[in-house]
Amino acid sequence: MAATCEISNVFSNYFNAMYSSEDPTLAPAPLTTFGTEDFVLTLNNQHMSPEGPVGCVGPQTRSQRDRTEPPAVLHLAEKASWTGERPQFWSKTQVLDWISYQVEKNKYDASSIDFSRCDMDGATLCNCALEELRLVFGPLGDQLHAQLRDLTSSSSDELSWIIELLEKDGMTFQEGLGDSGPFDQGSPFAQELLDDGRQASPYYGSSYGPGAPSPGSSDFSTSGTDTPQSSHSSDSGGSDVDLDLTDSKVFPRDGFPDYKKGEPKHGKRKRGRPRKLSKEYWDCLEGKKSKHAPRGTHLWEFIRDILIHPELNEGLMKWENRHEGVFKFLRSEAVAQLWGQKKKNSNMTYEKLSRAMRLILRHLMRERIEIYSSAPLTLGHSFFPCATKVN
DNA sequence: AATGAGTTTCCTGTTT
DNA sequence: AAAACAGGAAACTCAT
Repeated sequence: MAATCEISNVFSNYFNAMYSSEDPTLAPAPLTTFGTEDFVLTLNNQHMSPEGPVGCVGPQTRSQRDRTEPPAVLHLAEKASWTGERPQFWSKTQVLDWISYQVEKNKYDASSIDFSRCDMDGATLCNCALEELRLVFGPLGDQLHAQLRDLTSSSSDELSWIIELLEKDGMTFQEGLGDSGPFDQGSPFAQELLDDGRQASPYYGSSYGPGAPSPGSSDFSTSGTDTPQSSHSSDSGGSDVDLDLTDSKVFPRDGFPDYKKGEPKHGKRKRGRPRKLSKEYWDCLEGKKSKHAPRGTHLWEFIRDILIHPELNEGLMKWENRHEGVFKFLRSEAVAQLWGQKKKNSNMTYEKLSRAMRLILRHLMRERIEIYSSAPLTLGHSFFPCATKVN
């Protein structure tokens, strides 16, 4: 599926542009572990087998983890690979990085880009006429052409341009309340940031910290065991930030009778396999509606956005080894709660989230291996967005 | 209406 | 023994 590869490239290069200034290196054997706190997910593909994770995937033990070097903290301010050189001297990888950056920056639909035609170095790119760029990139071609012209014409402006770029990024980020900035529509943060101008989650900004939820924010704890609230949001009027604490964390998972198997409530059954024990009963009492997340919010996007905005999610996840594609759940249940919040599913747990991630990874490994083998491997290529089908 | 994608949920077996 | 983890299977929503 070519589009898949393209999207993968986009994320790969966006990740690289955002975080890395070095050439990507091939990674060692893949390792996935979706477990409890401190467990590590490694999504590398060099040795991925079509059979899935069996034999090449396994948990990283605490002792193994303890031996790892403390990961460097990565920030948005780190320069993209292409920022240090003139476009004429860009490598193919740098060209891809730059294109991916522009795609992201302009919120352009990458699925419409034929990335197979992007296999060119900087010199070739600079020789592309506007029409050619339009042909390959559509409306984005104009933007690329203008940017290229600026980059190539001002020899002395390079540094200032980089600074400007970084400032822009920073500004966009800070102005995220008005313009989603680095967050795309599918970002787990977009709506929260837009929502009434308040911190949507205690995990963001300065207000959150381990065990330190904001006094003014919707107050759910990492463990979800304290401060029960009656914010039983409905899909019709509630915001994403509403977190239903009548979930299994507050009320024991098996503490309530479930609706009878196959017995629909209000015509439609809830998403997913019916719960064996009925929380639905309580949902009925509380006037809850069915929960479903709007299309366009995928788990991989959610995870990606957490990872690429470390300044926002500090304490939730972090890169363990970016080049090897290893990231770490620092507060797994909190991530799950946030995901559940996004999907309006107060029953989300890390167990379920990790199951979904395993499925994504498996799907990825089964169907994308041929893509990986023909593409330069970087973290992003092994990052799991590729499981998404694009028209 | 049928189908596929992407989950969500439950469950069981394995590993730590 | 218990917790953590992996993965099968069924069921769901949404988009096409």
